[in-house]
Amino acid sequence: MSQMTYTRIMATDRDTVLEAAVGVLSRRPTAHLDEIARAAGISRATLHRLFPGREALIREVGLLGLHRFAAALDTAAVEDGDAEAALRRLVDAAVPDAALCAFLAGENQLYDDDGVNDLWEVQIARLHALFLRGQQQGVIRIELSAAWLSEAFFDLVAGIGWAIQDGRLAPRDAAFSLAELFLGGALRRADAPTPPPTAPSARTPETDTP
Amino acid sequence: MSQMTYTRIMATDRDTVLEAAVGVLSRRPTAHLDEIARAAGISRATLHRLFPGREALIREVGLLGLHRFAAALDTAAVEDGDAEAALRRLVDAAVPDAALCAFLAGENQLYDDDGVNDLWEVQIARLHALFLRGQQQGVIRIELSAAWLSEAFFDLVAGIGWAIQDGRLAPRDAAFSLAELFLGGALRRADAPTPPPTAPSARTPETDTP
DNA sequence: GTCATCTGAGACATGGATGTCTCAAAATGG
DNA sequence: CCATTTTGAGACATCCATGTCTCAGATGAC
Repeated sequence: MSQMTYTRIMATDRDTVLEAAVGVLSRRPTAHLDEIARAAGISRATLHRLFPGREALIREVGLLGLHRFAAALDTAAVEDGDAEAALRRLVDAAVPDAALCAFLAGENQLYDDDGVNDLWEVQIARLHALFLRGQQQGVIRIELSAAWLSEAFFDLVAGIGWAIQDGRLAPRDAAFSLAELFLGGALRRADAPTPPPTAPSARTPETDTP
Repeated sequence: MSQMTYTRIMATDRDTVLEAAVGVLSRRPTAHLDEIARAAGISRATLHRLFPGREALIREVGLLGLHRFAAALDTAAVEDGDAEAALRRLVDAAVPDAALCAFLAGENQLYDDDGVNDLWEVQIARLHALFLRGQQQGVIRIELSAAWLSEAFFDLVAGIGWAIQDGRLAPRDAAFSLAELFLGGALRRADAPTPPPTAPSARTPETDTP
């Protein structure tokens, strides 16, 4: 009966600890467990009671990050409506969890776990689909591959996370800075006419402005 | 007498090993020395003869990366002439060493070494100055801080490095993808008139398009 | 061919982080 | 107030990467 109560308490404890762990691990992926425990305000013994080992802890941090990013994609409803508007919603939804994304970016090939990797693939596929749709809608530039746009978007979100953590970027400016920079590069220019739909050469010499 | 010969031979060996080490470390910063040695085609014993320990190896990889990036800044002559042209030259010069930058991006706060950190600060300052100059020339958007642009540029170069290493991006497309995406977001739009030079608010509501 | 040098493979010691345990103190719940 | 549970501190044991050493074979100079 009280089982559920304990479970709930432990769940919140685990999340609190994971949040603290992210703060340390996103910067120093090799931080000792002592450090993580201290950052979480608990002892190393309790940390071991919550997570059976370092590997499990890292795994759960990764899962938390992926779930948060998935939730951001859900919140932004990235599969609905205009791609540009969806992207702007996604920026706002993802920036608060930028630190998690920073951790994922640094660690994402470090997982042997299928659960983590599969979840990762799903989210990246959703991003990819968003950019593809935007290209089909004529909103996103087609000279840049959707794969590269997905990757670059995630890299910039991670960069936002790092910059905020190190105090190089004000959290207030984060969403604006990300949206303006990335969308400026990814959106089709309004003044540029529709390029020939056939043979979209990867080398459009659009840069020459004599 | 033959001292110089040996020194020269060892120098090239060291660079070869460092190149191989980058390939491993940029992806898995915690890779064992065995792995690095195997990737370099030498034994762990020889690796220890070339570098007195892991710390020294990591340090030298970092220094190599910073020297390469500094050389790219030199090659691009980033302090000369039009900022946009300088940026385009920098993209071409930096992309071949993107893997090194990827390593630096993941590891750059991990150094206690003053020599490494100072060199890092210098290069970032040069990038920062380039963006500042571009903003004064009216070429680079002023709504985005030069600090953020510097950071984002480096993050994207690192992203290029990771993507190439994992085969997600063709090396041929790297410079184009980076230049188009980043410059698209960083350059002042040709059609946008000069914003009021006084009180450059960081919240230009340019995004609203009713 | 002979010599000096470099290299690779392995054994071995070491250090430090991790994992496990116990027990007293604190917190919680009735 | 008492019983139960959780927590923290510390003492270990263990594991593994690192660092060091030796020695036989390979490489290269002369």
